[in-house]
Amino acid sequence: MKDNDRKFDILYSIIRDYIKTAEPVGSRTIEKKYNIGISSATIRNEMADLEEMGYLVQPYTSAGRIPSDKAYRLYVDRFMKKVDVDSYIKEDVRNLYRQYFGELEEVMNKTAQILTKLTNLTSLVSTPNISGLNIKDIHLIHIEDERVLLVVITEQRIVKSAEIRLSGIPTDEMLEHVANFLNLSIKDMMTEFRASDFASRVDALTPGEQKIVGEVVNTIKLIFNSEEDNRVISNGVTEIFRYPEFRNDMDRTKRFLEAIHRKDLLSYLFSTVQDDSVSVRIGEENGMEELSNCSVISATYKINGRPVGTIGVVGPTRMDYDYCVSVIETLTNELTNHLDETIGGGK
Amino acid sequence: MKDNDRKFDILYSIIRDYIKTAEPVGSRTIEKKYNIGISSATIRNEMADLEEMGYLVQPYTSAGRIPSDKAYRLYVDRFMKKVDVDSYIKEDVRNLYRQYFGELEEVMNKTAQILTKLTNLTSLVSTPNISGLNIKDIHLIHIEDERVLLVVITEQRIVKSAEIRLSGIPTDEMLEHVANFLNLSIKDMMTEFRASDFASRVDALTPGEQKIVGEVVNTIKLIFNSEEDNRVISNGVTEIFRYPEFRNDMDRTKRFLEAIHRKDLLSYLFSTVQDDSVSVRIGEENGMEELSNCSVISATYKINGRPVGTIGVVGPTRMDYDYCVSVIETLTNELTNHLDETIGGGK
DNA sequence: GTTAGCACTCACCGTGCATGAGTGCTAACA
DNA sequence: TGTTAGCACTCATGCACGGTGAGTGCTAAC
Repeated sequence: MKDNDRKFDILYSIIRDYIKTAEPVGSRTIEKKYNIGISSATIRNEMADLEEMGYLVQPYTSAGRIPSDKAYRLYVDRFMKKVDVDSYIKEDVRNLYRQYFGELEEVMNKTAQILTKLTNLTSLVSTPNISGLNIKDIHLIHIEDERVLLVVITEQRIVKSAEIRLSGIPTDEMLEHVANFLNLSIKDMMTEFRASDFASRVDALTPGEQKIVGEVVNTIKLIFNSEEDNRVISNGVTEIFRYPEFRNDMDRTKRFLEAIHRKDLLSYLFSTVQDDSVSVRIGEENGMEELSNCSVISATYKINGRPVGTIGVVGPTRMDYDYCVSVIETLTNELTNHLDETIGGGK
Repeated sequence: MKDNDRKFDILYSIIRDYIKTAEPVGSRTIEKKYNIGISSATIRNEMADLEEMGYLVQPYTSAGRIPSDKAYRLYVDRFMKKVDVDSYIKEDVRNLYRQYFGELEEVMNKTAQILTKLTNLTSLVSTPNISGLNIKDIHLIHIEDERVLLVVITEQRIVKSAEIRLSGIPTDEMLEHVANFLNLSIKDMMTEFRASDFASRVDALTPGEQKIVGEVVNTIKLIFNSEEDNRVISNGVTEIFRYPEFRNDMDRTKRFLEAIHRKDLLSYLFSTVQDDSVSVRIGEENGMEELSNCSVISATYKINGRPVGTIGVVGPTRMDYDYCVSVIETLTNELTNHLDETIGGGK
């Protein structure tokens, strides 16, 4: 209905203005800055309606209005426009990635830095989760005495290593036997499993070697399930000082910074992201009262089409959703492409 | 001289009181809370002297006095007492370490956590610098195509790995030749070098293998010199909100947090720590105006008697120097012992 | 040399008042 | 019937003012 169109035009203007200024928006501001073509008195009436509908909030009786979480939700669902994140930025990103093939840690750090640079928000990047990936290759390297380095390569060519402390000192020969056994057994699982083959290989191992197999398998389980391996890197946490609603409110800033430094909260935050498309969680939608004044925009990146991690930004609910969503979208794609080009493509 | 003794008794009381309360200290407070045995009027006179000598500062005409950096310096140099960091804490620390043998990253993180827990300050821990260590062993693992994982073990049994992208695709045989060559050459360097042996080994390599040698050596150089490998881990950055002089001053808090998140500043901060004993840098002494309201207490930890890294705390100049110095001292020793027990002892 | 006493300073806090941005309501207009 | 001008009203903000109290420096007496 035409009626509501005008209402939402006004709401749209208020949201845009508030995102820009962080100041409550009054009816005269709308009349002058956005030419809706009606007087401030009429706008006032509409604003009263919008407040009743739950889209606007008045901090105190004679102040302008502030958009509610519900208003931002409407904005994101209905009014958001795709922004063309300039192609030169894409070029820039590719150049940055180019030098960091393979070294996942570096790639993730760089991604977080770029995110912050582009959005002026705190960025979060989770390292790739490898728990669902298949193992291609196992290596055991003797460090000294009972210390052994385990190197695991997945079919996606992601390399993980961990130190194992065995209960006894192995010979190089024992380690070789164990590694061979494990590699063959893996191939076994991947193709057709023949119990007889497996049993004969196990029997060929000495009791000492069998014990080592157990210890190695335990460590592999640990590597593939530890949350250490799906941890969240943050960047630009002090960007929050840019925003007056935080800069003038020590308590709010304190709560934000304390939350952002709690790795468990960040993991939780990302654990609930959907697999597909960009997720926008506004205010209380993120389910964490520590970040109730904040919105989170995030998306998952993939390796070989399989979602393995999440990147995102956190900032005041008053953030530029159009731009940030586009940035996240673009960067997720770039990251996915980059990973597929460098470590993906395992047959 | 007896005269000065009384002056410094007063100064000592003022410092202790200010460390505890963060409020300017007046003459009557000293008279009542610390029984020096003289009246407030006399104390006032002494305080005026101490101000003239540069030990005290008056924020405004009719306020109490605050110790200057110079006062803290005197305090640390002359009045500081060793605190017995309770033995149960030591036991606690050892228990925590016990489960993290070998995994350097974890040990360093844990150390930072303990430091913060004990001191309620932001803690900094630099990862061990391996640039001066000798290589014991080199392994090359083929990941796929031209990607190779290089694993280096030092004589101290520190394990480092890095991915190399070669300019061509090597065979497993080539990698074996190269690894053998490098391992033999290392042993060569360590004992007596015979040019003829070396030359004959080089000649036994194909041109392709020699090229790989070059690429591997470059990467080794990178590993052993990159500052990535001497980076600084921080913990408890939001502890700063405990302290009223920060909690009531957004600007100061902002500057502190921005500095603490700049890895380059932290590296710089630690690059100037002396090798021996605990270093205390008060206020401007740390040479960074970003942290001019802060003091830094730090000490180096060692592996096999060789200093390889630094641990420390940063906080308001008004910190409990006695306690913090003792904590740092104890923890440095514990860390050094732990490292020697687990990864040290390489013959 | 020490101390009591006193005048003085100044941050801090509460109060009162003017200002102005913004509202809601009413009545007139198209 | 929707729109608008006008007006009374609200309330945060900023500022001036005065009282309070913690603390000082100085002086004079002990």
